[in-house]
Parts: sequence; C-alpha cells; structure tokens
Amino acid sequence: MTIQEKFGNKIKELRFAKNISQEQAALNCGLDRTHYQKIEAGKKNLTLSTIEKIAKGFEVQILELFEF
Amino acid sequence: MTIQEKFGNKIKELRFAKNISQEQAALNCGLDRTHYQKIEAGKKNLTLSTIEKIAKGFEVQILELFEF
DNA sequence: TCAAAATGTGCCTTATAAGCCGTTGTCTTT
DNA sequence: AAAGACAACGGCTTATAAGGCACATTTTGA
Repeated sequence: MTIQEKFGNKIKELRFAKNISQEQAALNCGLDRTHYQKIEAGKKNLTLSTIEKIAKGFEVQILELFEF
Repeated sequence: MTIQEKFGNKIKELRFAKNISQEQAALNCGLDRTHYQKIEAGKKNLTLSTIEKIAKGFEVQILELFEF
C-alpha cells in the first residue's frame, strides 16, 4: 500500500461521508474530474499545493488527510 | 505564508531539535542537499513521495509534519 | 430495460518537481 | 587573516504532476 493509495482511500472515505460524486468533489477542490479520479485511485504523486486544494475542498485540516 | 513556507519552517524546527546540518538531514531523508535547502526555505512545492521521505528521515508520522 | 449519470482509461501538452553542479556568502575557530 | 563548515543561490537536465480531451465501461434509477 503506497502513500498515494492511502491518501486516495482517505479522500474517498471523506467523499463518501459527504455523499457526493467525484465530479462534485473535484469541483469543490478546484481540480479536473479525471485528475481527481486518478488521485482517489492512488495513481498520482500529488504536490503540496494540490493537497492544500483538497483539504480546502473537503473543509478539513491538511493533517486530517494523513490520519491513516 | 504559503503552505510550502509553513512546511519548510516545520522541518527546520525538527532539524534544529535534532541539532544536525542541512546536509545530514538531506542524507537522512535520501534527498539532495541543495534540494533539501530549497524545501526548508519554502521554495518547493514538494510531492507526496518527498514528504514521505522527509517523515522517514526525521522518524515522525507524516501528519506531524502538518502540525502548524 | 435502457437512458442517464458516474466512474475509469489512455493519451497529449505544459508546467514544474527532483536531482545535481558550481559558485557565493556567512559564520566560527584558530 | 585564513581555513573550514555550513547555508544560500542560480542554472541546467530529466522525470513527472497538473490539467484537459475523447471515449469506454459501469452503475443507477425511472
């Protein structure tokens, strides 16, 4: 299980908790839907600025994204 | 204060706590010394895998790197 | 069912992180 | 003053993240 996969699983959980689609989550985070999909699938080695966008989109602290 | 700068300050704190040079820190993390210097200076938008290397190098959980 | 919504995949371009070099600047010690 | 250690900086190449498009597949609700 790579760090990318753990991160992807984590945001998938957060998305399910909000009961929204990948498209809506991507919109909230200001990311392209297909890019977001790859992040959730653990296929992207994303950067700090993208991590920050996701934290804002999900309205959580960055550190919460690493609670796994 | 950007997220990159906050992160840089954080690892600078951790490094001072260990009382080691940038060179030794970079070595512990498996990073190039000059690259590490730029990260600490908040000039790099680093990736998840680099964040992971730093956490391992400093022997902390990733989430601790975002306690700021 | 079957149409629509949602998700997954491959491919491409552009921007930039990672890694590395040499040089310069700043302290500290002798 | 000189030497040595450490830190800062600019420039370069290579690898790859970000963003985006088209199309395929899967899931769903009417």
